[in-house]
Amino acid sequence: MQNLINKIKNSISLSTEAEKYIYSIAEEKSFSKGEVLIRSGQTVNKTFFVIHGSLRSFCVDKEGKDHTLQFAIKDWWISDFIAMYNHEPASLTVECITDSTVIEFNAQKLAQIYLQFPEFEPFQRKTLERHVVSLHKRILNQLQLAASERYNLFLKQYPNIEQHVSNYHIASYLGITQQSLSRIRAEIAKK
Amino acid sequence: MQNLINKIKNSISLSTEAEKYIYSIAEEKSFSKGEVLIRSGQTVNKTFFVIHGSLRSFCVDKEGKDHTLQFAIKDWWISDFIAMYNHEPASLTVECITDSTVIEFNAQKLAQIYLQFPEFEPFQRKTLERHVVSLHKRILNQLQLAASERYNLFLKQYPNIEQHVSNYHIASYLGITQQSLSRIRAEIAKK
DNA sequence: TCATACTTTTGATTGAAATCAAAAACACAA
DNA sequence: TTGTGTTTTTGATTTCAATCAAAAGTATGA
Repeated sequence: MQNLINKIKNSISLSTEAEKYIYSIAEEKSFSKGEVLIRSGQTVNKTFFVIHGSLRSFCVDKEGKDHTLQFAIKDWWISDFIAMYNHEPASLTVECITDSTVIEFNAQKLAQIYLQFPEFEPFQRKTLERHVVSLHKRILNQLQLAASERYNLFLKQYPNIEQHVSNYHIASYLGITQQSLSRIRAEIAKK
Repeated sequence: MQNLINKIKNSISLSTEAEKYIYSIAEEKSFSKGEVLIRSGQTVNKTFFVIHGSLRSFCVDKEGKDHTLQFAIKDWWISDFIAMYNHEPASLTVECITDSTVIEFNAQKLAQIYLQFPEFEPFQRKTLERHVVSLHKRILNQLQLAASERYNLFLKQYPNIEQHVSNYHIASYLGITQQSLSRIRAEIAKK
């Protein structure tokens, strides 16, 4: 929890009242590997800040294959942002890849923070700007890089995640099959 | 210009002073087809709101092929947001696909608007939230849909753009070659 | 009108990744 | 330790899209 407060304080000055408000709407929770925090189809009124562990959000296509939109590790936010921002039912599932501890925020209460404590606006704006940047980069990488290059970049961006995340989760993030990823890894190991 | 003001007023209440400030930092400009508004490598201190016409942002890969990140038509914003938000040189090029009129904003002056007129924060936050949503959807579509399905969706999302935008621009947005897109179109026409 | 440049289509072939299938490796609990 | 389930690897084959190449179609200006 202190992690998040520090993160906010790095960006804006936080009044005691605002800090208290955050504590009042936040709830630290622990989940086991495989547990689902947001289920596709349900109303989304939660967003999570990761304390430790790893999670992912994914959708399931018409053939039943799943596609990972996002991984989240320490200090990242995760939710179904499509559903949350659009006020529609979840199209994604959010699940724990490993045992995890997160801070759960009620989305409605979090949205009210901007009315009560407008000093949060610049913090959230910067968070959203960074989010947009990372998504733009992801799209550009998907358009211009071969699967093996995308994998190498992934390893650089998430240097520790490989130990916890299985092959097919990474494959479903990169947009390839687990078999293809296995061959890419074999190719890299050969060198 | 009135378009943008109305758009803002739909979201927040705009004081006369704030409206004046917007006018003071905005500059309406017209460009011809093919003209470049932001050039890769240069510092990005501009962002554009489209009045009419169509533009795109794209990157050029190591083989010289280009990849379209975004199209922009009436009422859309376009820039190199990676460069703008990260304060780094442009990795993208922004060019006119057709003759266009845009409102040009100086990025630094636009950033100051939040200090002088904090009422803009919720407007910008909502704009960024919508941007995140559309990018998430784009990534999910890229992961789970076949090229032909992505093309059909593109036509729904940009119903009028086809008249102005060439085949290979659309292909470079969808992540396929112009030849493949041509075959997809032939396949659709057959039905 | 023709000439030129640009854009799209079509054809033949190649290549990368998907699919189908099975074996091997690994993890973990009884 | 063995057995079961999960995950990864490997092999054979298919499929979709890329590439190379050329033709056809379209637009524009001299």
